[in-house]
Amino acid sequence: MTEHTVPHAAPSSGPDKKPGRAGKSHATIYDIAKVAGVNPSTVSRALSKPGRVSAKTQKLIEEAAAGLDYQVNPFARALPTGRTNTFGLIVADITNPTFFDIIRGAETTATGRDYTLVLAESAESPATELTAARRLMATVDGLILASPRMDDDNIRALALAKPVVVINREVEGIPCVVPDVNKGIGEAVRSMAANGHKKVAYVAGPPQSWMSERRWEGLQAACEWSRLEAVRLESAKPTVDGGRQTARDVRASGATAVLTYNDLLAIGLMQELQAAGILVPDQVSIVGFDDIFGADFTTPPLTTVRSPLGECGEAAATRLLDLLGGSGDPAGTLRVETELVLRGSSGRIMPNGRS
Amino acid sequence: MTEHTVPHAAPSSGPDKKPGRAGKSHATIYDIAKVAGVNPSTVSRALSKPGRVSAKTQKLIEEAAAGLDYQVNPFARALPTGRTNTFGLIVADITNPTFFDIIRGAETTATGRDYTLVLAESAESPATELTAARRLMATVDGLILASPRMDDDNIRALALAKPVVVINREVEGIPCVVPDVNKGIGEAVRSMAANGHKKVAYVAGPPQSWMSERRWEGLQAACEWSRLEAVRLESAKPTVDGGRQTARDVRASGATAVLTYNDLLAIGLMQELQAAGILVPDQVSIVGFDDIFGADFTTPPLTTVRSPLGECGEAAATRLLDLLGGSGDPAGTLRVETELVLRGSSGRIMPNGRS
DNA sequence: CAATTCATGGCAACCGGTTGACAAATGCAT
DNA sequence: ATGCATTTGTCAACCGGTTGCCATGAATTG
Repeated sequence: MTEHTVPHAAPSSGPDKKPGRAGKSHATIYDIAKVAGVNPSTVSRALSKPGRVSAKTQKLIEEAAAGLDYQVNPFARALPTGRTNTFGLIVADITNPTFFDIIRGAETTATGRDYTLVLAESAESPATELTAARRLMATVDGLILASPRMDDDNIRALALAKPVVVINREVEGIPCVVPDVNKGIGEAVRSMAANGHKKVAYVAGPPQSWMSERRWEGLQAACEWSRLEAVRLESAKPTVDGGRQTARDVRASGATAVLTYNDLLAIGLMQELQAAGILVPDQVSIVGFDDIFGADFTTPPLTTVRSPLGECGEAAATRLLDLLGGSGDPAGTLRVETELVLRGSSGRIMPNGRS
Repeated sequence: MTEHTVPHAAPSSGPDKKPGRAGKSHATIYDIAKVAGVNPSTVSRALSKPGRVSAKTQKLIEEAAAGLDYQVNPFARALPTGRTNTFGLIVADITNPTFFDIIRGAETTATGRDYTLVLAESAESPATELTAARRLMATVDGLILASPRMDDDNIRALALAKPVVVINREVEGIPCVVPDVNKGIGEAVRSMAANGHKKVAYVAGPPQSWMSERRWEGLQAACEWSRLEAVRLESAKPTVDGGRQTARDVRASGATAVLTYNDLLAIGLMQELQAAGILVPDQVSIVGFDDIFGADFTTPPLTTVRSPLGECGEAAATRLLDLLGGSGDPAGTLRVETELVLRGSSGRIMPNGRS
């Protein structure tokens, strides 16, 4: 066998223009096979099935591969196997900072385990979400749905094709990662009780939000335990604006402490109350939910029940990857702890205004 | 319909039916061909090359495809063609809210044009960034780099393989999308001058940030025009914490107005100054940069030079997709306008404190 | 009516790895 | 040296579309 150099290995020369496609002509396992003097299939085995070939051949092939700067073609690999080393993440709303941390957690875990993350958004619409999910399904090994808006049945249908992990919602038969709101809400309510509050309002989130209901239930339970009265108010949208609009209802309710479905609502509510001359926390205590980015930018900084969202993203990705690797529960819910983050927007009630 | 559990992750050695079958057996063009009574290649043409087959056959095939709920296999398509209908976006730091609008803009544009977005992060490291870029290159049609930290040369090298668009930096020979800071900074400085300020401090960003230098230059130019004095201060990190740490230098500088490299620095600086009893904006005016999410949560809400980041993401994606489609400039910079968003953190100077 | 386009569909060779089946080579005990 | 089990490498058939080339028949033209 002659020591023949590969015609392509001349990076120093001028514009290596090949007729036809864009100038990428990567080495293939066939090139390696030729250099190493073995069959392409042996190369394939050496590179993917450790132990299937002798140590000697293994080394030979690895050197040839390194010399040619070989990289597998992911599509060629995906075609027969169906595996892509990629998973999808669908979030309800990219604009919503709640998902920032989830995305970050998932992305970090993905790259750490040599996976690639593909991102899609549902714009809060069940239909768009389903479309996006279907589209992604074709190209990924698995899917994470963060706060999905589609039916349980649709989720289960998707899960028949490939592993699916759900964040922020519990779906029977599907692996889920859900913040356990009870601890955090319990701490919040005890703190309210200790500060002399008697009546707590809950500003709810979107009606289709599973989480919003859990939070309301958690508040009711905690209030019963602490012998406080709980009232429920609705919001139009779970945004800063939506929060502003609830200010009237909050005042009308007579509650002196408010727990909101999320931080955005809390921030909007606080802004509107302050604009109306109401002191926070002297006259009304406000507690948000999630501890999103920016929750401590406000004056006073927002007290909030922290959901470890980054951790949720990480945990969901880890679970998915375990599932793909063959280990891990095919169902069941993983609960992560929530905790109260005490800042300035909650405190002792001062009925007469400033102390 | 029976309640049948799906043997999801059971890769052990069960009664495996078909090898490689990932759980769902999708229809292929061969199935369609059989149903429609034509050759697979005709199906392929009917589905991708409009006009290549007769209207009659076209219809026949489309009906068969619809009946079988056919979806192309992206890998099978990508293998011979190299096209994936996917592009990559690499951001310097997923934690940084600056990038969220960019991500959102790119994602929206992508799905709107039937592309899929894959996301990666460089963690502010040039090396990680390069690795991520190389990895992505194999699976995408093109790449968007938002605030890249790697060399110009590396960027150009990547661009040889596939189209690359850069956001927030100008690289010779590469298509770029860059906010034009001059208009926004000009407005900010004129406003400062009108409010009686004489000396303006610039709190710079990371040394390797191309943008930070542009902003400093813009400030110098505007100050010269308005006959104000400009001084430059450094920051350790472009974060809220970094902003807090610059407070001492700001006070020592004697400047009454401050422009910061980004909003996070501005927010940190404001928090620290207020904690020291300094009134904003009565004693010091603060102007941030970017108008990130949460910039209006502060008290007073932050005045800032808005970079239309979502627009940048959109524009970059649009440019990339045009490039992939064959149209569009292969190089040249697209400038998007910045503007001053006047909120409460800047205003007339009151040397004696409160009016 | 013959000659020449032109539109249409079929054939088959790819793209680059993976993998079951099998043969050759090796090891080991007899 | 023979027989048998075990490695190790090869062959060839995929995976599912794409596309250059060719044959066919219809349409156009002289």
